[in-house]
Amino acid sequence: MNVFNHYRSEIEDIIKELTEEGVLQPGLSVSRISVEPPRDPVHGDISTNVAMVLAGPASLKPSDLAKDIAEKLENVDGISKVSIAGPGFINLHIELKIWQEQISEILFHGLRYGDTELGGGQEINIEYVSANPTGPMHVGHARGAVIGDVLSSLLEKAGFNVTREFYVNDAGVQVDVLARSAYLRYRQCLGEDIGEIPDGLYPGEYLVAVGNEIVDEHGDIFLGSAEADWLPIFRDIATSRMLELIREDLALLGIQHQVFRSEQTLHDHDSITQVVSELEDRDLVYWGVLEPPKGQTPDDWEQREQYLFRSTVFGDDIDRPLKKSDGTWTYFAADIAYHLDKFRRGFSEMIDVWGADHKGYIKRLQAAVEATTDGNGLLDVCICNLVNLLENGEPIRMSKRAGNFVTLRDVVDQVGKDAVRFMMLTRSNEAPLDFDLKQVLEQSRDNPLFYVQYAHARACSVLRNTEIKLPGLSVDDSSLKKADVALLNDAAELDLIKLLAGWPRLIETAATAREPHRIPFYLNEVAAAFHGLWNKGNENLSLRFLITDNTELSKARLALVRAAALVIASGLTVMGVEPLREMR
RNA sequence: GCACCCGUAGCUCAGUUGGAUAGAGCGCUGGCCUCCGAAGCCAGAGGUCACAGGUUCGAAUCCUGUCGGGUGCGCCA
Repeated sequence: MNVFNHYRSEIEDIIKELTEEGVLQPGLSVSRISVEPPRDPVHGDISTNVAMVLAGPASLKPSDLAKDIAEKLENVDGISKVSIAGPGFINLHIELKIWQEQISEILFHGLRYGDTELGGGQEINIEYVSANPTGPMHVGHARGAVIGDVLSSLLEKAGFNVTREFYVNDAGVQVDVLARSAYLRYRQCLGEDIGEIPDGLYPGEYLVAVGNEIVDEHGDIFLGSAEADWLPIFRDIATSRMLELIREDLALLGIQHQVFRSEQTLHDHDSITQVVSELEDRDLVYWGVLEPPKGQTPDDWEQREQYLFRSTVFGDDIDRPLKKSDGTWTYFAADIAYHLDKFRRGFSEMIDVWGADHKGYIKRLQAAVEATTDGNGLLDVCICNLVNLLENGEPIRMSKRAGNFVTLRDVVDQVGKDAVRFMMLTRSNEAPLDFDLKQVLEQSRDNPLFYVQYAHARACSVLRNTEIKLPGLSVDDSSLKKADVALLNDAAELDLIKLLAGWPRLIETAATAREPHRIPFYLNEVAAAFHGLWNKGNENLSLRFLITDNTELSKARLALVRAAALVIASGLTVMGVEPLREMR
């Protein structure tokens, strides 16, 4: 049971009663009513603004309405005290019993504690990573990969039916460049001295294997033949090898997509032509001339007619071109077809995870989705800002040209997948993030991953120690579930319980806001509360978890310790990070 | 020039979609190990939420404007 949702529905019942009694008029919206923990705990356990929200439309004074509602709340099960404060807040104190029972609730559900029905099984497509298949992944890709993956898990926990998707950009000039780069390696493989890799081609060593493979398979038959003859073959082989490379890199991070969708297939199947003709039918495309951007006219600007989509109709700043000067489709045109394809596969809700450099692209694609789906498709874009890679506070300089950019594989090898995954979520996704390769390995308060893991490990440590200190007391979940949780009545214990009981609510708010970074922030709070409680036992022996001459009390406290470990583990699981049982 | 993001403690950042006296870490000052893991904890100092208006019972949050910073701006992906 989510305590806050429970009392929200009690409050909604009271609104109904008051409506029947004629105090409130029918049809008032309850959407702006909050039922949440107050910022300051002296105000109670739950605070609601219901009287202030409904008083206006009912032309009542908030304090009068609050009195009516408060009277009825006093009779509700589990509420020990109701008070009216400030401009009309209603503050509720909840009986200790209700909180204490949350411990049993957590032990009962285990890692699934926090699962909610918010999404109601709604299908949702989350597209993330979508790196060009032209080489291995570098650290810059890691943030979007982690955010997309954890957002997926978060929404799954919140009751959505998530499909994780990867859009393969295997069309366009960059894959031709890849093919030519592979061709060079092919010639090298056949004994030719290719010298320096020319500017504009991919210099990476990883293409040597592709050259080798083509030699093994086809011998020297492409030597000296025209580019048009070998290019498609090299392109196909190279892109599929690069895609394999990327999938291996993703696997290192524990990421697996269910669907890979190729851009090239959209071209091959005339999907783009089809979408554009649908837009034509709606009079949403035309031939026209765009003005150059003011204050920044590019040197090579050439005024000419273009084939444009009327994205301004849907709130974009200018209309957007669908064709390049050579007559082929733009990336945008393909993307329109791709998103309509997603919609027609049953996803009216889509989330794309992009890098910050694509921010300017949001409006046009949302416009396109709205246009092609007649407003039935909904595209949300989650923007990931840059990652500054540091070592001991010093920036690590990367340059693609020199080929010394840090690959994702390097970083995972150095610090491990869990450190990468956790650290990528320690800032809100729109904010730039410093990622220090040394700091994530530190065992100190500075390192949030350590701090959270340490709390989990300490909890496990207490449970292990029980065997020595209190032999015969079993600590498996089904035994702890029977503990007398009413014995947990120290203020610090109750604070921790209330925090743990907020996990389902956190899932709901984080899922609604689509902000996975709230999970590590929350886990940090849980860890702090747990470390604090632990240290109280150092100052006051009667507050230790294990009291050798009081089995019942020990058992109750162990239930709390186990519950804390479960909530931390539950959060780490959503993040794809493995909870540690010990730190040594 | 236009669009989007940002401006919160000395530093790095949260802030529950509009709630009550704005929070955390680092750093600084002082305290806590005969004791379940001190790799930790507790306490203190530190603020005109960039600025000015507006919306309302109520604004760090929403609107307008100003200042300052970042990113992007036809045909690349």
